Amino acid sequence: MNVNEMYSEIPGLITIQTCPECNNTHIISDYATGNLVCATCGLVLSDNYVLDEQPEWRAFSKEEYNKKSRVGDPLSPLKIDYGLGTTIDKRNQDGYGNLLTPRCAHRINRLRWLHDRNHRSVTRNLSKALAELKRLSSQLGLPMSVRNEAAIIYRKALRKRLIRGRSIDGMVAASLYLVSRSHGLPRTLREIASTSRLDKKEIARCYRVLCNELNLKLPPTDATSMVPRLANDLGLSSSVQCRAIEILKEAERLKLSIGKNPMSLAAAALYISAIEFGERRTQQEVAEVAQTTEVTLRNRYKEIKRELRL
DNA sequence: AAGACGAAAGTGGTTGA
DNA sequence: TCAACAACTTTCGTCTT
Repeated sequence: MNVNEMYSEIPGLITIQTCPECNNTHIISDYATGNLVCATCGLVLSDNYVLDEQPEWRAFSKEEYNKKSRVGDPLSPLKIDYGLGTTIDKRNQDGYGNLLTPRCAHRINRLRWLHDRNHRSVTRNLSKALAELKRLSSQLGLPMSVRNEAAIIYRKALRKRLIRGRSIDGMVAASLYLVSRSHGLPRTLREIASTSRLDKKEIARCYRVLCNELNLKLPPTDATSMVPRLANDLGLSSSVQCRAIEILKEAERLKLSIGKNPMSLAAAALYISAIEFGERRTQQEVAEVAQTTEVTLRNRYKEIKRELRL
């Protein structure tokens, strides 16, 4: 048995990399020294490369593993206390199940009350906000990364006391709007408003507050980021999408997009490229999924057609 | 008949004085 | 705060396929 076969029995120790010295493709991670070492010629490729993420203890059965494990779920900004909450048990018992003395029980009651009171206002706000955040984001089909980041933005706003005097729901909606845009998965204010109980104007106001107070500046929404969603709703192929993005880039270059609603631009580009690829959709269909009117779609479509000489 | 087109009037948001 | 403005919407009659 050669050294490669020996180590391949142990998962995590073998890294697929080519040694510049002897062209061996299996490199051994040496946990003892934290180095990355070539199994054939012994060349040390990088010092302190390996971080041992395994626990320092060993377990030989599931029960033993559970007993020794000291960690729980990963931290999540979507949980009120990041999933690291402390509560003082309501039963007045010690660790062995014995009843506390009346004197001790009184002290514990007092501690419990103080602990609870300290957290009450922030907790109450967050529990309402995070529930709304989960509801909105799942209705809007936003991925976990966006939800988590929106929660972080909201917490920042809460810490900066920006929520005071404003509506929780509005701030949640604004955080989602902000993060979905910055992640290139934009939802329009109108879409967010239609799932929220607040109107567009209110959410836009909260959004401006967030941008100003947290010093965030987002570039205007790129029309190309609207293409995949629209194309999906219209059941258009990926080649139509690619062509639409091409058209949009060209329109951008010719400065046709300044001041125009990115959604209608994307809709017009898709309308044109769908016709080019023989996947024609009616203006009404396209306008409907883009939440605009046929007239606007026509105007954008005519401009693009004229300027790009299509 | 459905879809496309375009004119006209109205709406809501932005900008600059 | 207000007027001017561009973008957008609504409505509706007409044309094209």
